Amino acid sequence: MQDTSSLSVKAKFNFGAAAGAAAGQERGLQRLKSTAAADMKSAEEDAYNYTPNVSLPIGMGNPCLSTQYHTLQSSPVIPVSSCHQTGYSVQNDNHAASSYYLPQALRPNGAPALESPRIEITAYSQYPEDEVEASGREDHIIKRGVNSIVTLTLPNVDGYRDPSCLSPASSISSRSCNSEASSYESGFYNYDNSPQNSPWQSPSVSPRGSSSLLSCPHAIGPAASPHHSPSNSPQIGAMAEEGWPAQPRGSRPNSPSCSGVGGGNSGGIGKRKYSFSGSSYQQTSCSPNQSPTPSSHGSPRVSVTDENWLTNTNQYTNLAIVAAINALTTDGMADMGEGIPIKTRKTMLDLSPSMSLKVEPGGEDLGPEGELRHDEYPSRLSLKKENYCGGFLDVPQHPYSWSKPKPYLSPSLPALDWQLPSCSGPYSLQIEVQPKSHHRAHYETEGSRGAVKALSGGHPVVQLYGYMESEPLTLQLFIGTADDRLLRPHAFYQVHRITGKTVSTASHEVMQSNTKMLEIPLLPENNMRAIIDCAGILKLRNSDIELRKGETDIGRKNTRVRLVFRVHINQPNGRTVSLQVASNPIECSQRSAQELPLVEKQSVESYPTTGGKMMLLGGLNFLPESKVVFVEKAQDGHHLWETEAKVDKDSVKTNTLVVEIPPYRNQRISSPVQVNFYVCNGKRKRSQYQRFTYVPANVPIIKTEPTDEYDSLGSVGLSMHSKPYYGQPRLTSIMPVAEPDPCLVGGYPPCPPRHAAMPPSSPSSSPTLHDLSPVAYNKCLPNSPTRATPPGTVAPPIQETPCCPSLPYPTSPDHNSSLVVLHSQGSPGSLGYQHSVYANSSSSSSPVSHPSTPGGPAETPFFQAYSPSQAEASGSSAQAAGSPPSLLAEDATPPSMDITIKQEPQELDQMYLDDVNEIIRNDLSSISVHTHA
DNA sequence: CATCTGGAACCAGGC
DNA sequence: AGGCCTGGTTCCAGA
Repeated sequence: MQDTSSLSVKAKFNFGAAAGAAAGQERGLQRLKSTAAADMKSAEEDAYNYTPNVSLPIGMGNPCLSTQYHTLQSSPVIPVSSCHQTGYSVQNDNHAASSYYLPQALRPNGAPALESPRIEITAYSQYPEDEVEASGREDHIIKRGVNSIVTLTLPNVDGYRDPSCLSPASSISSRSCNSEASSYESGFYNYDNSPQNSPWQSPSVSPRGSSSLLSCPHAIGPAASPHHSPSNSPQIGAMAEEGWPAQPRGSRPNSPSCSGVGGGNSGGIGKRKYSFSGSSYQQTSCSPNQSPTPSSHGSPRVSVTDENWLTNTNQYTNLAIVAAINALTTDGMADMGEGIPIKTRKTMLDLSPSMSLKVEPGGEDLGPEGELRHDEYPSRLSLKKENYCGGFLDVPQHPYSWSKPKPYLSPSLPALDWQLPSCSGPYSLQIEVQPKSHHRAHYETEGSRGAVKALSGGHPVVQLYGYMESEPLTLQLFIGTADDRLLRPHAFYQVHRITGKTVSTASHEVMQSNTKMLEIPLLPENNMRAIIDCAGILKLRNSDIELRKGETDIGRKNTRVRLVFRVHINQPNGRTVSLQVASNPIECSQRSAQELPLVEKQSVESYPTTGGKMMLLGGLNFLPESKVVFVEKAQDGHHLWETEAKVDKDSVKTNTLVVEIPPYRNQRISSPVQVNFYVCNGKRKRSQYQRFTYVPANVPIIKTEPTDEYDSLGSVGLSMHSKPYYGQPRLTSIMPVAEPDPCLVGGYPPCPPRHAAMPPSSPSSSPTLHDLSPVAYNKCLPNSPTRATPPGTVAPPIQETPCCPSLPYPTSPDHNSSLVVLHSQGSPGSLGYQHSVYANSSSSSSPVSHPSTPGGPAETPFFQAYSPSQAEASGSSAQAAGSPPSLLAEDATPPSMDITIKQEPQELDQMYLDDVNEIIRNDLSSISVHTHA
């Protein structure tokens, strides 16, 4: 059936013959995916099963680092972030894509991480010309400079999201989309003008997600892309196997997606009337793909599958390039002038119509980017490109050279899948008011469901602290994942620009790597504070996205997202500091929001192994029949212990639940043991994992304090620690500790010091996403008024999982890293994960690189720095941890406790982990599939 | 009248 | 093979 429908759809759209061909493939893909999905589910279902370890390939490398500082400078060079040099040059050969990787080398030590990393993009040429040309022509702009030519590919390739994302979706409700121009309504800036504004400014180009992934040499093989994590990984493998560029193209052809899209939809439901949206995605993908190089966008998410990969990369490249160009121009770098191929422009323009995109593949690709700013960019692009070339040529080719270079180019700003810190030096980007934990996303077939709101009824608020300049900056917002893997753009959701009477904040839509972003002005006159009342969330049909070439993630049950905010600050020295903060997870599924229990707060975070104390849980969807299960898992993910806690059924309310802390399996522990618990309303209705720490019964001391507090609190009513549900991070007050870390890590001036200065830390921070939150908080917090406690952090619980990391972060030094590290302690499983994470993040690209460490997480610097606190925390922390700022703010739950500390990292959500695992599995499956295909 | 929302029907897949 | 369960996607209708 689906097939049929799909076909029909295609016909409608005129995809063309290609589409037809693709269709078959798509089908296959779909099937596969579906299968995979199914598998995943099962996995998910077993909460237990999840294996944290799964370590995805993540190695991101230090994206963060690099990211943070970009050197804009005139030099054409674009720092690719972390990856140090290497990468790009190598690329040249086609591999452009491959390029991204840079090896681990990256940074690890490397020097100033930030700086060093830069990679220059040069060689776009790298891309195989073929690709370039092929796709290139119209879709992509390819620039080849002489040497390094930058090829801009149009985004077409990606298709999926992009196109659709762009306008279509947005347009629907918001409409704004198209008008990019609309861009700032306020007109604050023009990208061009203000360097800052545009992220792009910074020359640095980071390879987008992919890059990061790729970056690592190790990664190469399969791993290569680790980070992507999620998807990536699998893909990666595929990629490796196939051989990038070339194949991709070839394979790409399939691009089932194109057709697939439509088909997919069909599959879903007869109802769907539109296919277009979906189609758009597909389309893009399709055609683009074909072109070898398609767009780089692929983005991080990545999954790169063969084709996709390439495509993606290209997209990235393109975007990156564009960005870079912009940046350059802005920065004053040079002008690029022409850089962009006229064709491209045209196409883009043409494409602009959202719909159109869909129709024609080629066009579509462009679409996204095109949308971005046709107006301005074109000329610039071209110019820039040229410049780049020149500048970049130099780029050192590293030894790393991958055997297989990957085409990835990194464009200017850090890839969206890079993990960036929320604080750096004096700057701290914080989420003052967290979004509600639930926000029903709208489909393209529906009208807008409004902007994301805060618990308080208002809207999320983001503020940049420490910025004293008079120039306004641009705050970027995109929808990121909320699983335990590294933060990256969510493949199934796009930010949707909301306009109207009720919207007070100007915004502008921009596409970057298939990911739609809203750019919101951060004005000095507003204290660099922005009320996010212009951001809605658009749900893309799973079938559309999954068909994409490179997409490895599955949409089913992948309904949690985070708002990811980024700001790029140009500094006098020419560098650009990029900060990122992610909100607490937001459940976007109507069903999930209504059925899944959600634990937002817990009155007790830690307690002696004897148990027996009553713990109050605050959250949503609790039922009389709800069960609370405590679980302890080994690092490898297998269950060490599981027990059902006694629930006071008489006191169960939809938003509160009282449970008796069960005695731990081992009453003789000598050190705190972190476990997880979740609320279960039924078979597949479980909350995210929540952390809980058992402390030695004998050692009341530690706990005592906390305990007491808790107790009092708990009993009363609760002073619960809000945890983000997902496990969020707890914020522990660790601040102090944390802060330092960041600094340490980064090498840069982390926030810590400033913290004090800085305002409230934001909780959310999570710069990196993961975990950070807590740490982040601390770090930054100081200022934040709001949160005395942890700010709201948001934290991404999930992330926490990562615990271990220790790593060092190469990544961003700042909090993030630190945070991460801390967390690492947490759960075992997580550790592995974290590692990967770090690696990834840290090394920007080198995904793999660090992974090795994973195991030893704790120790990392982190620990060192933090450990003390941790210890403390352990006791108290548990408690403290809970409260995330965000909660506070919104919920008003008093963060009463300020506990500090705790590092408990783990928060993992197993759920997420599970999900992730599943996803991974799926990805793998899909990958394999793709590969085969 | 258009938008925002909440609720639920309709379907496809899995089990 | 049929029924039930899950969830995603599309529709409806009230505010």
